[in-house]
Amino acid sequence: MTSYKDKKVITIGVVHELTGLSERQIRYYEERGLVFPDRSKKGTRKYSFNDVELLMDIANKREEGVQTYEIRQDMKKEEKKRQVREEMLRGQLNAHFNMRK
Amino acid sequence: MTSYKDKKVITIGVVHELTGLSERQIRYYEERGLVFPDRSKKGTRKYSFNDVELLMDIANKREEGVQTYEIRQDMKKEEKKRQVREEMLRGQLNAHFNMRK
DNA sequence: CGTGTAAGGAATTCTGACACG
DNA sequence: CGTGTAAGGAATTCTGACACG
Repeated sequence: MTSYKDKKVITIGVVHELTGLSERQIRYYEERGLVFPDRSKKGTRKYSFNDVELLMDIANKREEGVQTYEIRQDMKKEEKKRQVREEMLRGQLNAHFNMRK
Repeated sequence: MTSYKDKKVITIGVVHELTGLSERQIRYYEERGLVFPDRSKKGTRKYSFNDVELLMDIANKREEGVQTYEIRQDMKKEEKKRQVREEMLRGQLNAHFNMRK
C-alpha cells in the first residue's frame, strides 16, 4: 500500500533540483499547508516523490496566478471527493456482503 | 523504463537510516565497486531505492561472512547472465522477423 | 580485509526577520 | 501575498589517514 513514491527520503536541496522551486518557496508552501514533509531526528525536512509531484503541480498553478490559499481549498475539495467515493464503495461492499449472509 | 526506484536522490545519511549500515561501510562498498551512487554538483553522494535494496543484500551477505570481493564476483556473474539472456532474446526476435520477411 | 574514529574543511539546512509590494 | 536575502548556528558530508587485526 505504501510504495517508494510515498517514502519521505528526499532532502530539500534535491527537491529544489527536481522541481526548480527555491528552498524558500518549498518551505513557504509547507507553511501554507500544501505539503507535509517528514522531519529527520535532527529536524531536516524529508520529502517523497509524491511530494515532488505535488510541488510541481503547485508550481504550475502558481504560474497561472493561483494563490496558495485557493490551491489549498482545491486540495481540500479533492480530499473530500476521495473520502466520499471511498465511503460509497465501502457502503456498497457492506450491502453486498449483508445480502449474502 | 527508469522509475522512481532508479532515481538517485537519497543522501548517505538517509541510506544509513534505511539500511542500518554505517556511512563508512556504505562508502567502502562503493570503493570496492559494489554500489555506484551519483554525485551532486557539490560532490555529495546520491543513492536510489535500488541502491538501498542492493546495500541490504550486501549487508546480508557480509553477515554470512562473504567478502566484498566475492560479492563483486557474484554480481558480475549475474550481470553476465542477464546479458546472455538478453542477447538470446534478441537473436530469437531477429530470427522470427527475418523468417517473416 | 573491513570498519571505527578523530580532523578539518566545505556545503546543507534551519529559523526568525527585514524588505518589497 | 509570495519570495529574496543576509545572519548565525547546528548538522551533514567529504577526503585522507591512522588503528586494529
